[in-house]
Amino acid sequence: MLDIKFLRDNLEETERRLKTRGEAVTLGAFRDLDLQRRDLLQKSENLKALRNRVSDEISRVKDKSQVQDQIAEMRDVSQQIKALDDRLGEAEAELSQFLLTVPNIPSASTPVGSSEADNVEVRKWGNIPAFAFTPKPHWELGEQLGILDFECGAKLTGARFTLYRGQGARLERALINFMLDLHTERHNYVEILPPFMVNRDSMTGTGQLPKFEDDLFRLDGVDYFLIPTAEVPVTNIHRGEILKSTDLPLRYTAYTPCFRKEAGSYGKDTRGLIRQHQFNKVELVKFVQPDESYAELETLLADAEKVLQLLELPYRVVDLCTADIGFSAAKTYDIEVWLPGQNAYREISSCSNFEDFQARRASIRYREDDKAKPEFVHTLNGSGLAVGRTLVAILENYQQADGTVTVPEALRPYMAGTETIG
RNA sequence: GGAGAGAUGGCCGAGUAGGUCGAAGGCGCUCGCCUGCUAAGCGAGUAUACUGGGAAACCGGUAUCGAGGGUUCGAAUCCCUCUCUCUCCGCCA
Repeated sequence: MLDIKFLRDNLEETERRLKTRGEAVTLGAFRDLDLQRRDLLQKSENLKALRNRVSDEISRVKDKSQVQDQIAEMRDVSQQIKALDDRLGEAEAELSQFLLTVPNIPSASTPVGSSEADNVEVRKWGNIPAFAFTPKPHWELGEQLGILDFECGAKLTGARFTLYRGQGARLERALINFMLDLHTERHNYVEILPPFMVNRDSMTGTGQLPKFEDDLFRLDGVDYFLIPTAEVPVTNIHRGEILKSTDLPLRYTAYTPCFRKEAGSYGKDTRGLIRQHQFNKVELVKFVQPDESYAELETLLADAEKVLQLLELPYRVVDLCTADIGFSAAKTYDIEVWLPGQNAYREISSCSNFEDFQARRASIRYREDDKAKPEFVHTLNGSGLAVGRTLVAILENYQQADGTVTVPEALRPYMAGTETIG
């Protein structure tokens, strides 16, 4: 959510910067609505001040028969207040609904662009493996090895669900533990295991609602949603709180499954593990002071990259352009891992600085010192990493001519020493 | 699922025959004094949001005692609904 006062004073500039996202944003109605709201508010508050004053006078008079006129008058005033407050409530609801649907302003450092083609490659790491044979896609490898069963997933649930079996299940679990250990033991994140369903307030706090309800799985009967990412519960840990500056930065890591409807992606990545309705992810979340958030974004990115480096998987880092960053983000780096089966880099992590956008929605503040006014923190998060896609990358990059897969050395302690799958 | 109890400021905790309660008291914290030694004492201050005025410091208004609604001139205090917490029973991993 944008600062309403900032919007008021910088309407044209904001409109211009939001347009670089590629969607038409018109803030004209905002000004009228804002003026109307403040006008109603003033009228209502003036009447309330009057009522408070007169009611106070009434309370001092013992013989109420002497103040019947005032009581009658205030009865009328109360009616007027009620009418004004009804209109005010409508205006406020409309205004907040509007504000909740306006995306974040891209950071000045976010490259301006009109499509993902304008994303900027920041760096590449690792060597793309050369195969003496035609590398197979992971779904073939997984099925042949008997560790991924897509048909069974479809039988149990439906399309875009997969059953892991044997060493496949073990590999997924090994990756989760490997990532969590790395981030907690070496990168100083606090491990969190949050609820996998959250309420509407939490979804609104991080920006999934109200705009993207169609992307979420919602429970029948209660107003709970399956989380699309651990970002939601973990960021909302401090919703409505005022933190101490000495508590910052706060760094959390959490493993959770993620549930996404993937509406509008029909026909895309229909085979394999790339796009699932349920997938595992280890997430990194930070709460930091505003002037540190961009430095923290770089270290967050580095922490995520470290996973791929230790697994010796080639990747590149991409600085997303204004047209490609998410609704709540001011700046986003994607990490894309090399997939020999697709002969392409594919997203495996997305690391974003939301600045105060989520903090304002979720009211997450901090105090510089005991006397200072509360200020909004900056929130960041990134995948560290998407586990299913990491498994895909391992299968495809570490596949051998005979269809077996070598286990990356860093992972072997988590696989009871297993060196080869198959 | 059944029965009961409760939700007050950073924390603890008063306040229910409606008014002088943004809310006693204590703790914590901040500043000052004193003392002088890693403590105690004394004094003052110590919520948030919105809003009007002001360059600002700041001053004024409104709201907030779990949430929402109602009664009333006036509600932390009365009524209704919801949420959450705790205790007991049942059930269950």
